[in-house]
Amino acid sequence: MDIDQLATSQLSSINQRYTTNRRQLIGILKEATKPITINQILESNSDLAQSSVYRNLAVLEQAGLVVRIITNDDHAHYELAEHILDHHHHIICSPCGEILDFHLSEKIEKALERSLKEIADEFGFSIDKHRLDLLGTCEDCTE
Amino acid sequence: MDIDQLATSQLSSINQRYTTNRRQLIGILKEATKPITINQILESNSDLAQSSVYRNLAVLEQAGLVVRIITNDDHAHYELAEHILDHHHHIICSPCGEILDFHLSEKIEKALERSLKEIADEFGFSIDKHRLDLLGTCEDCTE
DNA sequence: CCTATAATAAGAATGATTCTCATTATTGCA
DNA sequence: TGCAATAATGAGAATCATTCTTATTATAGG
Repeated sequence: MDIDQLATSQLSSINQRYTTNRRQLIGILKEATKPITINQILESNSDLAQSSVYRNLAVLEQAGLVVRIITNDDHAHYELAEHILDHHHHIICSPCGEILDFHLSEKIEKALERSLKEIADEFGFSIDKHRLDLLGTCEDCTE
Repeated sequence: MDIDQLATSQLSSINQRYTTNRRQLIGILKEATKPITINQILESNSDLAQSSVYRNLAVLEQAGLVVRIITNDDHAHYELAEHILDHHHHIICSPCGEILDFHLSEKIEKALERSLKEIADEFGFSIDKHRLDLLGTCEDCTE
């Protein structure tokens, strides 16, 4: 399914429109091959007002189109939701804050999911999702 | 090894002292059976000055005695480092922000670590640690 | 082509965290 | 033990990402 159709449909299900601003945000996130910050979004398109970017990313997140990623870095990062990209995890460089996506082998991923399901049951939690981060230092920051 | 000895030694390795304030923080974190916020720390001991708590938790974190946990919640949570507790992960209730610890079976944990090691190598990252969070809703928040 | 409603954007407000600096405590040495 | 020299403390100010407010602009549907 086309991403714009998806966006229109998921937004309308929470009574929101797929406006030009929102379309631009989706476009920028699609271009980026990794999670990016609000500042990076503003730098890449000077038409967008900061307050609108914050508001619209929040709307897109509510619509389930975008995911906000929080790390120890000061700035939140955003990327497209997993049903648009695919299920993956993040490798984070602590010194520079950069975030990249990685995939676990299907075998490990499945085994992990089974374990997590059991654990959630033990705790009486209903699970929304899991996230796995690898924290370290990238090559550029090592030198 | 006794936790106070550990604290003294790890603090001194970064030229910091194990003061009364810091000892109290370690004590509070030891009492808590789960990660807690700065506000919870302040409520549990009104002697402590907010600015000192922030500063000292940062020092304890630098010394590797304490870990700061960031989620989508507004408030950071703190707990003792893994070499004091043990390696574990977090199950987070998105509505109320509560965080609890859980353990993966040794088998899955080892398999996961092997995978992550390979992935880090592919990306040219030197890995510090990994973290795995389970996000959902606790029983209390479901009703 | 109106009218009601939603979205936008500029800037103000919020609030967790960090910083400043004067005061207090501690350490190592004479 | 007493005295610097240095470190830690705490009160409040400053910072800064994010959220809120509100007047203006755009859009959808009759």
